[in-house]
Amino acid sequence: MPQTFPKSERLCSKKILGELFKKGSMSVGTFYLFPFRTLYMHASESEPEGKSALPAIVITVPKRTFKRAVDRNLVRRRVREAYRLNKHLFDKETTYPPYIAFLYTAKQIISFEEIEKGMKLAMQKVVSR
RNA sequence: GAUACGAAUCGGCUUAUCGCGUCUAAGUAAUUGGGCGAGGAAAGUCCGGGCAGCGCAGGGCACCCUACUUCCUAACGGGAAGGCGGACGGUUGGGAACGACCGUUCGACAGCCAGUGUCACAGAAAAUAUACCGCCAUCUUUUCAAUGAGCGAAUGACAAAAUGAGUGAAAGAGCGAAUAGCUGACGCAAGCCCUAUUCACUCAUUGUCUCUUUCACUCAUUCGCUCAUUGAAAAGGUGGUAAGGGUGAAAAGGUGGGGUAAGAGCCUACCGCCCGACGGGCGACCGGCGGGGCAGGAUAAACCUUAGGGGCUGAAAGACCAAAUAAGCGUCGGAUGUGGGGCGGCUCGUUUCCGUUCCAGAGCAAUCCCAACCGGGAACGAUCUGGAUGCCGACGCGGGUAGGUCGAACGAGGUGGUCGGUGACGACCAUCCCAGAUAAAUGAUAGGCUAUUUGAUACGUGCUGAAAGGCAUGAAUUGAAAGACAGAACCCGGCUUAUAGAUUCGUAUCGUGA
Repeated sequence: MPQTFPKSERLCSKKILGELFKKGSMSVGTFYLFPFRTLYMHASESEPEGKSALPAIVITVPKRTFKRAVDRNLVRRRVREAYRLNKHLFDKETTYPPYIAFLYTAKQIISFEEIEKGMKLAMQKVVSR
């Protein structure tokens, strides 16, 4: 599996984002695993679940905890690299939701190694559901 | 050389792997190759402009902004050069007041003699200058001191263990004294006396003697009262003053001299100030000359006045393309029926039966009108014809959502050079293309190099020490750490704020060497 991260794997649609973050939605599942709170949403019945496409993800770093844009950029880039390098966990045999959101909830900037460890655990947990 | 301050510049370089955004080339496509990819502040969003939409006859008011001059600029609240003023430092003139020159630095630096307002605390007084204190002159009163005069009073003219050491008069007493006191008094009391003792230099003393008391006189001293003069003090009145009042952010020109009863630009010299014309400068302003004894507290970041400027909203502006779905509009086609529901009629009642959208035209019975014989006219309804609405389907249309394209990356552009200008800056020439995302790229991992900082190792030099060692310094090897402030979002010119470290220049201080 290539370690690319093209635009099709990034969740950009405002509509889906609004649905994903809407509280009380039936199709949205959530769990917390340091340092992420993960949201995932299964595809609706109308459109068939394409097994070939990889999920579209979104990464958020709150402005409340990191006031400066430099810090937010650094954290987001580290999280994205951790996802990109461990994307092989979503292979053909496993099932996974098409839309995933990773919310960075730690209060400090943590190193890439720790972020990668947490990302692996979070992805395994998503697959198991 | 170090430190401080100010100004300016820089704000690491690089390799590999895996990725991201964009441009470009090849390819039907998947994909592959190549180029480029954060900053001096990208930040704050404080000014100004471009650009865009909306609004808009012209003028005024209101509101907001700006405020020494000239220039630069697309524009600015930005910048440059200059003027003036303040602070600090240095040199210098002067007795002082106050200047002159140089350097650094700061200044929202138009106008409080257009008007209105405000001025805490302190202070005599905060704007009308003069109330108060004070100073001076004069008058009145009081007190005190000195001198003189008068009056009055007191005391004294001694002391004396008798007198001799004022006078006179009257009366009385005396002719050494003491060593004994107590009591309201009577009285009591070491019994009394002599001697003795002590005091007294001596002598004289029954006299023109001495003492006491009283009176008069004289003298002296003291006190009191009255008057006069002089001086001082206090209070009050009148007048003259504005020098002084030490407080304050700010006090009605300053300093020296003269002058005066005391003072005062009252006079004078210098400084400052005001006015006038003249000269210089584009101008702010400056210069000397002449005149005036001098008027005007501060505050406009108080209202306000003067001059100049300003339409509003911001790229989430704005322009364009455009699925799906629903409603809308247009055209065409179909059905205008059956069934059901509701309502009305018929009916005792009902599951039976009849009728039931709108418009136009034709048509006419009952009915009404004219006429009163025929006839003509009006008109509801049944009936017929046509149309519309409504229903279904197809196609199309405009608006417009998701989404997409443009705006939007060649520009008041960068670099270098020449020329003009004191400078900001401008002109010309050459050369370069240098981020362009849109839930938003510029990253992750593993190394290397250099600068700097720091640690270790052994070595050299200097100082110290007996030595071990310590301190300073130099170059070498090696280990660690590029770490500050901070992330483009339509673009540009500024301002402000943040910033580890490095470099250059200027000023000041200190040290060292020649």
